[in-house]
Amino acid sequence: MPQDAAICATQQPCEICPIRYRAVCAHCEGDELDELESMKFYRRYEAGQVVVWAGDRMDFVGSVVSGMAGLTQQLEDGRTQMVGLLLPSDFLGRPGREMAAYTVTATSDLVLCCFRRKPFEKLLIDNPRIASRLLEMTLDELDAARDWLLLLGRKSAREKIASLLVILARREAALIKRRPEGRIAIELPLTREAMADYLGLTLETVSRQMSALKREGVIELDGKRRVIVPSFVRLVTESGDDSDGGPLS
Amino acid sequence: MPQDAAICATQQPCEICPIRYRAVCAHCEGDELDELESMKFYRRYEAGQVVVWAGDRMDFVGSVVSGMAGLTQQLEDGRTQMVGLLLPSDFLGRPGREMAAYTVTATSDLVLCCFRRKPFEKLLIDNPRIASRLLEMTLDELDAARDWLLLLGRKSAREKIASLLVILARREAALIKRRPEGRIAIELPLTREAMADYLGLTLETVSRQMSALKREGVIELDGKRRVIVPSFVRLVTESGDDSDGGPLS
DNA sequence: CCAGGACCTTGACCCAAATCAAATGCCACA
DNA sequence: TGTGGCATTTGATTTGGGTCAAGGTCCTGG
Repeated sequence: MPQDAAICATQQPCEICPIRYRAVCAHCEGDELDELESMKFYRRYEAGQVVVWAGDRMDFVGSVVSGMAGLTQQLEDGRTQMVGLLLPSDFLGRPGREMAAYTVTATSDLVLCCFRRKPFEKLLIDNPRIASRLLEMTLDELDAARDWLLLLGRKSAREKIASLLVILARREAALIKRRPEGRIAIELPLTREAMADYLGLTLETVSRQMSALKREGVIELDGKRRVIVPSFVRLVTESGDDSDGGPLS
Repeated sequence: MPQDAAICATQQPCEICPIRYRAVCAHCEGDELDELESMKFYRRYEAGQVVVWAGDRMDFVGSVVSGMAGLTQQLEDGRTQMVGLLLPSDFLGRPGREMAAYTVTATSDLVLCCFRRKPFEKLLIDNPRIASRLLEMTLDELDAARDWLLLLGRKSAREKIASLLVILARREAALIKRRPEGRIAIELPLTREAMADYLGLTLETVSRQMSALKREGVIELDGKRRVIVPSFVRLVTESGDDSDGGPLS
């Protein structure tokens, strides 16, 4: 069983934080930001470490600063489904809930910017800027979850893989306010098993479809955790939904 | 193409509204409730009517008073997935969004309690009771969507059908603050096709599994839109997740 | 340099659910 | 009382992805 995360002393000031304008603090300024800054503490996890188990008490909430985490749900017989992917700027934990509803696992080395839950809940009542940003982020997550429903319910294994790559590319690009185009590289901080859990497939099927996409030139593999996409539009075509990814918000 | 909904003159006062303590207005009292009451207007739709098409402008938000609606998403080639089921007290529309992200269809006769979007957005800024209730409801919807991800990704056709029935039974019971037990009846205001769209199956598979559950005595059919469940625990067992449905919130 | 183990790939076979194709039941309405 | 239009059921057949079973690759540590 993994050790608890180091509560790390070295943390960045909010001014130079990479997720400053995308996280739950995005709309805060001046005093509000100072208050958050005084409350925050970092937690670090290694790839594979469990952040919380479903059903365990959870006394903090926080934002992903760097790395990736997965929310995971299970049936009694062990069938596992990842139900959320937390990327930088995403919010972890639910205000008003004592127990974690899902198991959270770091799928790569992970840094969280955390707040103790109770004081954060109080802040949420006093401070409409934070509350409204959290509502906005929750609505975005709901939209993302609903897109995922379409993927799980109706897409083929090949389309699922392509869709995952498209999402990762878009999220990576959004952090630097660009739109993915032409030839791109995608970091893939997930094992084949984690991909399978996310896509509702088995790891064998993920592996086979990755091989097929490679064979047909849709992707190239640079090691196991880095994918080169020669043509992003080709990948989007393979993903089944021909949308343009919406506004660059 | 269906006619636009009648904006109906006959509407109930909030005091005797069946969703008074579950909808977005749940925590409002006195003046706040009066303000909502003065703004509200009802809309009625017949089973099968479309409330909004994905991509269309949407100038109102609202709550389901009675009936049922489905949120639907599509791939270009026509594959369809329902991504949300709106039952009484559920909220429709997204503050801050001009265009509908999903097609909304009444799956049974439907009554909505609506507010024009702009004034409602203003209310959300001025009135933390409404904003916090909306956040709470959105977080609940996100949890429901995530449970649905597990269903779509990992459950068998039979488990999916049983799960849908369990959810409908729980929602029906929650409205009258009870917990489903023993022998119960479930209203099923969905066609086989709508069920298939919700469950990520074909309508033939839905029909076959309904027949199988009937043959084995898990359910009895009373007409096509009403299901009798002799033993609720048996149904929950068939649904795959053996949870107790959580607190009666 | 080699051994062990985690992770990944590939092959053979199987099965649950999709697809294709009729029937059947069930109104509403002439 | 028939008739057209649905929704639904049922049957036959196909197939995408699961399951089971080897191997292969690449670290890491002795």
